[in-house]
Amino acid sequence: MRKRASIKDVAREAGVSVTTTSYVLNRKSNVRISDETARKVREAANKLNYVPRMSARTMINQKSQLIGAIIPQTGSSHRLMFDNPFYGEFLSAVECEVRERGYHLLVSGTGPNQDYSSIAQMRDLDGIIILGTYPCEYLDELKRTGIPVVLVDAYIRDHYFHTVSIDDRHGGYLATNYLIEKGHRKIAFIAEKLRGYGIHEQRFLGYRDALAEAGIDFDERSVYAADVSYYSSFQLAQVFKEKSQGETGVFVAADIMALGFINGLRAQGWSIPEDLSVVGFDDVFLASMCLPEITTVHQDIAEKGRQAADIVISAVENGAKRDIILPLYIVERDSVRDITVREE
Amino acid sequence: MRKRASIKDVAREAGVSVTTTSYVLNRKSNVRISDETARKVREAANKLNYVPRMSARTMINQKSQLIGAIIPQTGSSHRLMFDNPFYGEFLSAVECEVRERGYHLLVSGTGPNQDYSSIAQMRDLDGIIILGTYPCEYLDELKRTGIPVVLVDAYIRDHYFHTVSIDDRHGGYLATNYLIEKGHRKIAFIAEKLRGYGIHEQRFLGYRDALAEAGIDFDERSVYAADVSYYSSFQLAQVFKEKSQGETGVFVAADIMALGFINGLRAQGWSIPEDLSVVGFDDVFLASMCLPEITTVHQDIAEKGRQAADIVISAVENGAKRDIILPLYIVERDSVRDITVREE
DNA sequence: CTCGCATCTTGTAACGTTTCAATAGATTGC
DNA sequence: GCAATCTATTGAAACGTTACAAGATGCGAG
Repeated sequence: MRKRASIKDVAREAGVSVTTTSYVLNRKSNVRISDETARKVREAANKLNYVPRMSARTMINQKSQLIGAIIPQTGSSHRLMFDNPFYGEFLSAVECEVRERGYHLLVSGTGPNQDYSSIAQMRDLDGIIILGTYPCEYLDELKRTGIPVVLVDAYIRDHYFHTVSIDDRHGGYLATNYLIEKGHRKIAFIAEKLRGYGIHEQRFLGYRDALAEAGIDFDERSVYAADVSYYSSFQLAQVFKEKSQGETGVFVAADIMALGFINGLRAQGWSIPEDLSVVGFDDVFLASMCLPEITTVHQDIAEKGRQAADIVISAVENGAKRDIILPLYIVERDSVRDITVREE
Repeated sequence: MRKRASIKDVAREAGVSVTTTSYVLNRKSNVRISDETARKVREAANKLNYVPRMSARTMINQKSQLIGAIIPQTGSSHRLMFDNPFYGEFLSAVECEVRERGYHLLVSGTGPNQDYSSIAQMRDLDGIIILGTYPCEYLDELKRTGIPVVLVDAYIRDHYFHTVSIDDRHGGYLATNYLIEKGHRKIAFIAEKLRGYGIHEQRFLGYRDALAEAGIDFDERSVYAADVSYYSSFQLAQVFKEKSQGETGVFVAADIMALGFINGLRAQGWSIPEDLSVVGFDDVFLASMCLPEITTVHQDIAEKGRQAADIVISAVENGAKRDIILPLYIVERDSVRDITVREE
């Protein structure tokens, strides 16, 4: 366990100054160093296993080569929401992109009074990716720091924040309209409790758009809420069975919920799609691994992650402002029954 | 976008020295500061939104309050293996524990020539959690740095590294023996390509133990390999169908593979468990969300993550060496058919 | 022989924090 | 009334790096 070499040690070993050592190791193009010296320095660095300390660098140029990712967490346990595979798929893409661009990724949930703005400052984060919707106070605080921020899936209008989103409202429309095209007229909606903002709210608006367009009256009693989790949706199935208004189809605003709901329904003795048609949202890998495979609104989750990372790093490096909206489309699988055939 | 306040600014604002400011803000117990001064300092810090810079701290006390987590990645794309839900569940627990203990988490895959030892040095990681088995050169390098390392699921004997594991061999025995108890005599084994080490190798040994104990001859042709991924195992189903030696049961060394395999089989027209009984391993949340629900060897993935985080942080703070082996048990679900009844 | 100009190299300050040892001032003991 | 002790505060050094401005050295031209 030898003491870790500093640039001073390398300089001494190579017999040159610290400055020269730094120049060689950083390949500064505006300074000329003789090949001989450069060789000596590199050999010394190699021999001593020299690895520069980021913390020292950070102090000087205020850059940490660190990107932060803030992920929502489930209510009670303060764990990241990895029970929703969406987050894993997203984060995986972010990490990969970030690493390929020469940065590292710091991942954090948002504890009770953990404000990510101070994480950003404390760690001198170069940029930060925030998934989901959060209290505005911290966002304002973040804005004041001047760090590039990418908001993913947040419906926040502000010229400062970069955004990566999808058209959730249109997605909601797509899902609902698909059911309508398959002959369904009584269609339920299941999502997280509506709070007047956020992606589920938007998907709900899309649901209503489709209903309105088809001349179907909206029935408040067909709207159900559960947590964005498998088990909560599983349990909702029982409630649904009791209170059901005779719906033949349901649009569930997240695949993980759709799956829980479907399995909950099956536990109640129902068959899908025979007894109820279900359309999900996200096209999480789960959606095509279960039975029946879930018909859902596809979004490219990995691309979302890649874009978020690309935008934040581009912003760090050249300050370009970007807002991206990724495409959405229905992928037809087996959880919807076509009931138009019955009428012929 | 005001300039960020440093401790100097706080000191000036409070009208005291930098040293005093530092003492107040760090609540040093061995130095006495008058209440009045302390109040002034805190007010100033508050007013200026002062957040200490970790990088400066790190330079002094060589502690970064940062824990690293190294996750394997799928072969070609250099993405983290989040298509296997195991990693998400694990990481979520790690992140939570780490955060609650006042640290942050840096997550990284292992790029082609990305050695995690230099990440550790560059970032002054206080500790590092490594999931899976890796080339030893980097581990040796890491050992030389003196940083606490927790190896999770790695079969490496070394007094330096802390470990968190399960008894994979016993797990393999449990799975196979369960099939034997249900009357199966011809039992296949599916895992990642065996490399002579690693968890799948151990699970394979357990498989052979159970076979041997029951007096069943081992048949090399009943061993199949696929990547640890859904799709690879899905595809394997076709090969299996062609080359099958009349097995009535199969032990698949990972749930994600088991699920892919089951669905692949179904795509080939087979029914599970009627045509083949399947036992998985891990008890990933997926295992109970699919159809049939998979009978599998349960391990507490979140506990694994929590323990890994706890051990590494304890090692940082008081240097205790620990090796933990978590328990394993079979959870019976619907992917195994009891064929003993037929004989009665 | 000296000036000017490349080419290569270096000393030093700075980044923001903690910590050691030292100081000043007040209080006590004799 | 002076030393000893305690309390509250501080100056300066150190951590490892980069970047600025300045210093050598060599060479060709006048």
